[in-house]
Amino acid sequence: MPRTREQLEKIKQQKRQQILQAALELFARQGFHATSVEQIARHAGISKGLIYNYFTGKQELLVAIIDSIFAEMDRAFPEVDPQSLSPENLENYILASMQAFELDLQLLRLYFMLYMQPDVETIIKPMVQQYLDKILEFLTPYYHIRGIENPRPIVLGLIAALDGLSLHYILLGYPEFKDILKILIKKFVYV
Amino acid sequence: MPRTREQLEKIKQQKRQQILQAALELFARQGFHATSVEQIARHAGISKGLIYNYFTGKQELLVAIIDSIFAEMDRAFPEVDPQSLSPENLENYILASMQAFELDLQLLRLYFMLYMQPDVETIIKPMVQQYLDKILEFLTPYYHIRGIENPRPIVLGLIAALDGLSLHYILLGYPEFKDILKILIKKFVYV
Amino acid sequence: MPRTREQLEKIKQQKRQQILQAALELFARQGFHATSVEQIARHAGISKGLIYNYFTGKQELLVAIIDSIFAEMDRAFPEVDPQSLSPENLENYILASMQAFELDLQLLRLYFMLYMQPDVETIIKPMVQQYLDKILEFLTPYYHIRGIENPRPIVLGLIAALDGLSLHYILLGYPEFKDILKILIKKFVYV
Amino acid sequence: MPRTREQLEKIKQQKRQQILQAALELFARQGFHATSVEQIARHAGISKGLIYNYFTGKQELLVAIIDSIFAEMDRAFPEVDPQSLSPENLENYILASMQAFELDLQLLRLYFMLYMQPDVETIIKPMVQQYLDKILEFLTPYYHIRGIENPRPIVLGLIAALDGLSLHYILLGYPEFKDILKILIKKFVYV
DNA sequence: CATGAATGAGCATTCATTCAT
DNA sequence: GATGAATGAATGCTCATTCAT
Repeated sequence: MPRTREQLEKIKQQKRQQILQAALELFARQGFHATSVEQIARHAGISKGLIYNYFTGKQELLVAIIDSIFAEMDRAFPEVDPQSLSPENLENYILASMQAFELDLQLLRLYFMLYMQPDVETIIKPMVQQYLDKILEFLTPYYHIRGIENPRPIVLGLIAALDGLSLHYILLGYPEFKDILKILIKKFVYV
Repeated sequence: MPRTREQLEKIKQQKRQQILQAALELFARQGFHATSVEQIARHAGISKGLIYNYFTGKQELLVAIIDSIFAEMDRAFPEVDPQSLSPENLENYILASMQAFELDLQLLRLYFMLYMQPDVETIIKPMVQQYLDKILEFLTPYYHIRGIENPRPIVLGLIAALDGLSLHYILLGYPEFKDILKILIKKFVYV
Repeated sequence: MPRTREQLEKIKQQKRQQILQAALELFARQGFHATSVEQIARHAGISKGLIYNYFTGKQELLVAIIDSIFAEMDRAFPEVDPQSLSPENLENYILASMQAFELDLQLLRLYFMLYMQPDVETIIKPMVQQYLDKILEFLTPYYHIRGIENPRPIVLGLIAALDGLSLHYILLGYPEFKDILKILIKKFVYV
Repeated sequence: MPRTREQLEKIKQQKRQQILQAALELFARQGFHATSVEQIARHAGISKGLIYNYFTGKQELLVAIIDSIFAEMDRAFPEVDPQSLSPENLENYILASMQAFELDLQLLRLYFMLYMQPDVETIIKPMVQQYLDKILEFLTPYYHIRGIENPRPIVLGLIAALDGLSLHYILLGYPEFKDILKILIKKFVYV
């Protein structure tokens, strides 16, 4: 007697996640090219061939991970009305999103790794651009209301600083992370 | 007439540079793994085998490039006495070093690429750390003199912001680069 | 109410035919190696695993098809007494058997395909030989009666010509099929 | 000191032939799909990788063989003026070309094999068509001069008969080959 | 009976590296 | 020094077959 549709669907989703998690870990630790499908399978505790029941190939595995990274980023986005964003709101949002990454270091690491991988550029570039636009749209009113005529470079500067901080954090893991973050917030939020 | 020892040495150095330049360009454009030794040889206008007369392998080629990146960075370092560094000096230094990268986009691109490549981490991490320390040592007095007790996070924040800006510039190539840089300078230099 | 043994047997036979038909179509269209069991299952509207309830494997599927091809050939054989075979009888038999193939192009195609497949040679060779012998036995009297002492090469020549015609028809699909057939009949039947 | 261009060219041509010969033998014996690149390499006495220095892949190996088959066929073509073709000329040409194949059974075998391989059809079909046209153009005058108004189906019938004969010869290897050929010649040449 | 998730051997292809010339 | 033919290990991927449900 074959399994019911729901049982199958559940198994499929679980296994999909299992594979994605294994791939994420290895990609983050060793890089995309240096990770073989065989390794991913072993790390996920399944056979090589099974991966191809769930993904069309190694490439798609990567795309699925990138998707989940941006889905994660979207989830972290605040649900406040941009017009009524207070400095405290903004500070909290920044702290929260940076902390989210601090918890999910692997994801962050992979994010930056993919950032620089030329083959992935065409996939990731538009997604980054889109996310950037979203943040710009959200933060522009904040500075506008506070009398700044052209807030665009300020917002971009803030995001650049936060990204740079994350980057250093991943590579060097320095302990002053929080202090630096506070300074960036003081300089960019409380204008 | 056989060439003198110096001539031979010079020719050897030139060929070395020729290979390194070819490798740099391809690594920056396609990534390390996606670039084959064959391609490097063709791009350098020599045979595949000859590369192994100058370097022990593809890996060493990469290490040599990393070395040259940091040598380049060191060359860009200002020769001013840190104690007497004026805001204008600092601004100029920042502008100059960022401009240097703007000119050598490839190098910058590769720098960040390597930053994230796990296989290279052990090589590049101490070099980055060392360079960071050098900048810290150089800039700490600047803020100290201006009455800031703990300048470390500020300096680290500045470097992070500049690195983040570069990163975005490479990936997204946005036109506001100069404006953002000005804002960062205003916020971090003229305290 | 449980089905009777016969009903069950009938269903089983139907499913068998369903699988064979699907395999035949795909083998003829794509070749044996280029057709996957998965494809056959999908094309037959059943699951992959079920095929193994009816056949021991892909190979046996092929053998079963070959069997059915020759069974088909036998069915097409005329039921006339060889001794009293008239030229008109022979002409009609040739026309009928060629037309049968014209209708079942797939079968013919597969037949020739298998003809040339080295892995199947040992299976198909004796069957072809046996069929050839049957035709020889049937046609030899025809020529004998008409005063030809050694009819064997004539019969073999006729069969060769008909097989060659079929082969060209499959590959090139030329429109003169009927005309050529008429000429062959004129040359070989009305001696 | 590197080898001269001529030395290299000679080595290359020899090795190319060596690989092609090995591939031809195995394809003819086992079929295209059932032959692995590894096997070809072993059979040619070289490493697997080297094959890819000479051919872009297994597919191209096949195409190169098909090309050589048709080159061979072209070489066998008589250099007589079609208008002055005598029955003896034609008989000799037929005998010669069939004998050529008798000597190169492998080639013939592969030819028919490819004939039926659906994946190769698009490659081989136009080549067969072209060769057929060439023969048609050559033989049409022969029958025309002898008072036959529409020689096309006769020529096609002859070629079909010869192809069919070859086909049977390969598969069954019967000893009456020569006798059958004589009968075909009697029926088609001496009209 | 029937399903489809799971396996693992097998395959074409790539590529860093070696070495005879 | 310089060349490029040659090697062989590694890799992504396919697919016939098995088996728990």
